[in-house]
Amino acid sequence: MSCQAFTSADTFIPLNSDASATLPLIMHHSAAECLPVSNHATNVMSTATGLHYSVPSCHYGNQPSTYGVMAGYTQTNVGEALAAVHGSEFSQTTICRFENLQLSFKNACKLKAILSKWLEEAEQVGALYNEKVGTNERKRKRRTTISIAAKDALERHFGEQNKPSSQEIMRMAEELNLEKEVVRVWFCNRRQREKRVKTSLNQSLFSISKEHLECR
Amino acid sequence: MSCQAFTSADTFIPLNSDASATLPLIMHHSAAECLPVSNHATNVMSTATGLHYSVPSCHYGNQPSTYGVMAGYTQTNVGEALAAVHGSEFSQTTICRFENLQLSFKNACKLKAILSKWLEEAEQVGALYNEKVGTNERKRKRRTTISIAAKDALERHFGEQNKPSSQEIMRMAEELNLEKEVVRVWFCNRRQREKRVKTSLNQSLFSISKEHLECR
DNA sequence: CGCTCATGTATATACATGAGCATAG
DNA sequence: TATGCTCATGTATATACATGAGCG
Repeated sequence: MSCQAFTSADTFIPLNSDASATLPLIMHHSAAECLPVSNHATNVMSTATGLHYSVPSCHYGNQPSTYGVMAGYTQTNVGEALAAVHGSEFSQTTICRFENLQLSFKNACKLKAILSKWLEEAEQVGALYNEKVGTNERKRKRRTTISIAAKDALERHFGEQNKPSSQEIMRMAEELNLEKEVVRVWFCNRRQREKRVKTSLNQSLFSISKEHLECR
Repeated sequence: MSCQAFTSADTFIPLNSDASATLPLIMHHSAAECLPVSNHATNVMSTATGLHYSVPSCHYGNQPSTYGVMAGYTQTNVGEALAAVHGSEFSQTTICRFENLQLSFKNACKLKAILSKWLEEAEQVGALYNEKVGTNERKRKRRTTISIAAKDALERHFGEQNKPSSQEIMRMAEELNLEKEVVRVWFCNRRQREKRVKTSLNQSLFSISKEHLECR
């Protein structure tokens, strides 16, 4: 698990060949589930036993990234939390780039190190995080990432039938390995978009002049 | 300047046929320039004389919107400012949708009314805004929107020459009616992206498991 | 229970900035 | 010294998934 793993890339120079040069992408763990819940959950993370990173094959590329995220944290959360081990925060954008490997190798290694450190100090960080976000936060469903392939399939189905029955939804959900609810909502959103386009204002418009404000 | 202007759209029902049903998209005014500057600029907006709305022809559609915005305010700014006349804020996303007409007709009318009201009460709002944002804000360049056509052209040029000389940049800038600096930066960003892709990690990756965190 | 509609949060993309370095002048 | 590059990373905007109120 060193930089060797990257041999097929041809132009970068591995800088440090220790473990921290490996570039994990997805963190599957369930810190998420327990994090934003209660006060006495403060140090759940110290009873740690289940974090690992993994990377889907063929991760990087032009496809919009479809991959998981630090489960249960939003990219924004992570960026903010990193201040604890780094001194200042990172933007959502930076975390997004990290997850999708849209960074130079060197840069990714640097961020990876910071992230690892953060995860190692999970107890405190977890605590801090809880303090901030904790307590009475209602739980929002994790945002599902629908793969391109699944989207294509949904789109095809939509073409034939834009208002599928509950059964049909169920079938698709199974077929595509998605939650039924996710499929249902996808169709709702899709219809909403459709309507916008048809209803629309799609024509060339006009202009009105109204009042005048002058700033000097 | 009433809903009649929308006649070619076929499915919606104009709700109110007064002026507020017109759907302005771009606000050209220079409140922006003076807004975030100094304390004594507090009521510049009351010397108002130059606000108007205008809409580029063929605005709506699938093309990523390329059109101006409330000049000088960010969409986020506007959304927040709207609280003053509406009671609560709107998200950046909502303002974005409004500008790009990605809303139902009815919804757009509603928002338009709120926006108009806000603009009419510009004095106070301006003051409030200044109070919050004002004073020592460094001025950031307004984000340029590069049209699809211009992007295509740039992309073509990039194919032939990814590091154009100052002269070449100048020429393109004129040709495309963009600031030279914008073109220069476009090339910098484009090269940066190129590099990321070539350097990359583009390969299939691996996974490591690391520590374990258990949350229950 | 599921729809529509307004609108939100989370994520992704596009343009911008600044530090640090190189090189022509 | 002025100009422009690269690199890390930011802010602004756009897109995708989610929510909740109101209705049948």
